[in-house]
Amino acid sequence: MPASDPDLRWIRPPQQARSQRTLDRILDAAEALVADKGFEDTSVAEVARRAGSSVGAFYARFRDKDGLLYALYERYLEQAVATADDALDPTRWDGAGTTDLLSAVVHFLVEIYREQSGLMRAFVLRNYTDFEFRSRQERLSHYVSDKLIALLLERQDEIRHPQPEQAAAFGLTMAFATIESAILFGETRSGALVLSDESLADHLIRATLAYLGVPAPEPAPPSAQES
Amino acid sequence: MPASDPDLRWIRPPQQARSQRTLDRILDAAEALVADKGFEDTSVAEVARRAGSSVGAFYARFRDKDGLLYALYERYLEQAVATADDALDPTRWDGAGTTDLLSAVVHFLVEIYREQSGLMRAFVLRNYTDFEFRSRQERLSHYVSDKLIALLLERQDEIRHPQPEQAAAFGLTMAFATIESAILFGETRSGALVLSDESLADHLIRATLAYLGVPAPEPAPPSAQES
DNA sequence: TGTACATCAGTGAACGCGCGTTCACTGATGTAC
DNA sequence: TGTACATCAGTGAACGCGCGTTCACTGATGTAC
Repeated sequence: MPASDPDLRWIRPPQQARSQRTLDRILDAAEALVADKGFEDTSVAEVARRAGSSVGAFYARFRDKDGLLYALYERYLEQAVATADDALDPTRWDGAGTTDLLSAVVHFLVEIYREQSGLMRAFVLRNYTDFEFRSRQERLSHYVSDKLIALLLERQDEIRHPQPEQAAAFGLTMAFATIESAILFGETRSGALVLSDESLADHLIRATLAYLGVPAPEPAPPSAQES
Repeated sequence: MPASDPDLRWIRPPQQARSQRTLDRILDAAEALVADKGFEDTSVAEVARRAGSSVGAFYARFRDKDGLLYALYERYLEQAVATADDALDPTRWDGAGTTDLLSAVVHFLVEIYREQSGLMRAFVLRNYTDFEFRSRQERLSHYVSDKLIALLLERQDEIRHPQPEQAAAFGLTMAFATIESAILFGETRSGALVLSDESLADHLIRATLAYLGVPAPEPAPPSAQES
């Protein structure tokens, strides 16, 4: 999934700088509204109004209302891929142990999910019914997961689980699912536990490390050496 | 959450056996349609037609379309609570070890979620926006989780995790979240892993046992004694 | 530099469709005497 | 046992609202000569 087609396929390309600005305003307005109220509850007229534009201008750029969601998703995917490329670059983690790596990743994911929860929820909702959406979503998931698994497997010597690759894959599945459920769907399944984002992250890190069979961490020395 | 108010509060109570039957047919038809297509995409006219009834008869029983979803949820909750009471009765698990217990519970949950995925998805979707729904959902979650945690804590001696209660609670959170994400939202986050229900359950059981710190299971002797 | 023309961009009222909801009416059931 | 009346149950066409989409029109931008 390298930088992918740079054109936003769901948009009729603007010919003038003026209309490009209008398009940007529409996308920004739509993103805010969708994040706040979901896609269904956001009307085209509302988007146009918030963008300081008009319904007609909207339809000059988008085939229909769905085109808007697709376009938002394209923007989101590009950001997500760029972020993953940057954050999960192996050289960035040279010398970091599994615990450090996982801790950073989980904290980062929790933060991202929290910040983007509205948009992400809207996207996830489309996944049931919309195969186009789902396949893109899965491509992103695989892209991110593969990078993460690779990083974990570079640290195989710390992982006692007999099948490190499967364990890494399933551990990530659980971690993503738990974050998604806790933050996007706001469910506090755990008995009387009400989890802050902080303690969610902490529990999740410990659980994943335990599952992978990473030796219990004594606080790591400030400048850890590679083993 | 003991058997709770037996009356379905979202329904105008029928006065005759005839209308009770109509009501049942409407609920059954609605359940099938909602499970198949979701609540939004199911029209009142469609429900009435499938029930061999009419739109007017529908509105004689329900205040509005939402009343239908609430009524379906009531029915679902009653079943769920009864099932939990039955399946998680401590005497039923006398002599069973943590591994047996967890294995049975996870397999059962995966099965239930798979069977009821359509309905559950419809309910989960309401949770974002509808506080009435959410609080009931959380009551059910707590009810089930508390029973499960109690069962696990009866087997504390098998649990090496330093804080068994917190571990049990969070382990269940992860397990529910993973099942929900995998089955209701059909997401296959784990690298190239495509999980069957069977292997989902297996991985989940192993992960949860590892997290709890339950000693690796050699196949349990057929008639295990309580320790 | 100016004028004519083509194309792009934008406006917002009007249209139309789907679907939830109502309502006037018919038939069924139950009760009083 | 029969009749009158009240209430319950059911019917489906008609209504109305929200909202996505269209369209006739105005204004802005770019280009040719």
